Amino acid sequence: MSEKLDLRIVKTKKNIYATFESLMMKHAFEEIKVSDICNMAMINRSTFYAHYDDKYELLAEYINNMKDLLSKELDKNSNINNSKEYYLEMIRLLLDHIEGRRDVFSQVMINNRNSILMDILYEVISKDVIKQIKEQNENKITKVPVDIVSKFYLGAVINICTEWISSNKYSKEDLLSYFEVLIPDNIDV
Amino acid sequence: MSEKLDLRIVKTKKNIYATFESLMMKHAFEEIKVSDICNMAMINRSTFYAHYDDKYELLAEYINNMKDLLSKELDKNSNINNSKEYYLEMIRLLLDHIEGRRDVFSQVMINNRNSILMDILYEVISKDVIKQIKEQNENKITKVPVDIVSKFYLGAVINICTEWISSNKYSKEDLLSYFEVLIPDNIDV
DNA sequence: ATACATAACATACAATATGTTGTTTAACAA
DNA sequence: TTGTTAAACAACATATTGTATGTTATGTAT
Repeated sequence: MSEKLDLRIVKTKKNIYATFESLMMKHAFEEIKVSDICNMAMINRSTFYAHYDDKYELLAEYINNMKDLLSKELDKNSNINNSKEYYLEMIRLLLDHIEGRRDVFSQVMINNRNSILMDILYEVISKDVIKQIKEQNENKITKVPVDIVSKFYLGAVINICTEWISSNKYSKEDLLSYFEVLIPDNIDV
Repeated sequence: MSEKLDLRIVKTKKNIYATFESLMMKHAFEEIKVSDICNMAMINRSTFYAHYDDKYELLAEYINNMKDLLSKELDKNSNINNSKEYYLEMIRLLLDHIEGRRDVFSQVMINNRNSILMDILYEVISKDVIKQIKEQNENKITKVPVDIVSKFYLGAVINICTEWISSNKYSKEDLLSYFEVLIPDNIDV
């Protein structure tokens, strides 16, 4: 039972959010002013403040939505036993997701010097990766701590992805074949 | 022959820069106001604008200085023929550099969500790495493009370093032994 | 040591942005 | 239809920026 019965609230919140989304495609977050949002959404500035404390609250909502979207996408990864296959499938899902919203990713990335989207990708993926590595290495004596291994390959993959988003130099299949070579058969050192 | 003969200019510029540096240890760059710098440096705000167009010019100077410092440090890397040895030595120099200014690195990183220092590390190292990989792979047919390989390992190493800076969980020698395992004998795929 | 040039100071200004508050109008739910 | 309240309107105090002007003081060069 949602408490938001009043259609006026739903309508203007949607309006504010959609306007913010489209502004994020054109400007860096810090450049976006509350008054810009209000002018574009054609609402009074006081109306904005009735719904959000400030623009940072709006950004948090935006980031959470993007995380949820990607999260759902990655959940499609059937739990393959083989470690390498699992990672390659996850990367494929990640690339699919990015490709499906390429305009959003490239624009937001260009405007905000990578950081916002990097964080999103990193945070969403790391949960699954750490879980998988831990499962693979149960009861094994590892030379390198699990968190180091995961951060190593996470950094590697995310860095390639961000490059891919902005440059579009290689095809998705190319990239996957490179990962096939770069990722070792057993991530359990 | 520097044209800055007037000691007053040298003095106040140094004052402004030093104040900025110490503020960067306590606050995110975007939070730092020109008036904060001036109050702390005990100069008039108009004096600031006589030397800098805005705070972004000051940040650029700061970043360039950090890049130069690290750049000089990495130049000590004697040109070892073996690829892996070369990278491990570079990583050792990088970790030395970070360890020697741990307070700066950790504070600036915490305040600015990694991005500024990440960029510095990344940019300075990438030149050397790409050069080395290209040298190693002259006249070879590579399965994976050089820029992909370099971005893969660069992302990996930088990600571990940023984690190390903020957490301080492992010793420098530990980290080097992990890299010894994680970096393959030949980065020439 | 003095005169000149100018850096630094003091101050004011316009412009922009934020967040708050009080009043009125209009849309919604019952 | 009526009571409720969201949204518009408008004004306010505050903060910050960048510029401009005249004055003071401090280095530089003679």
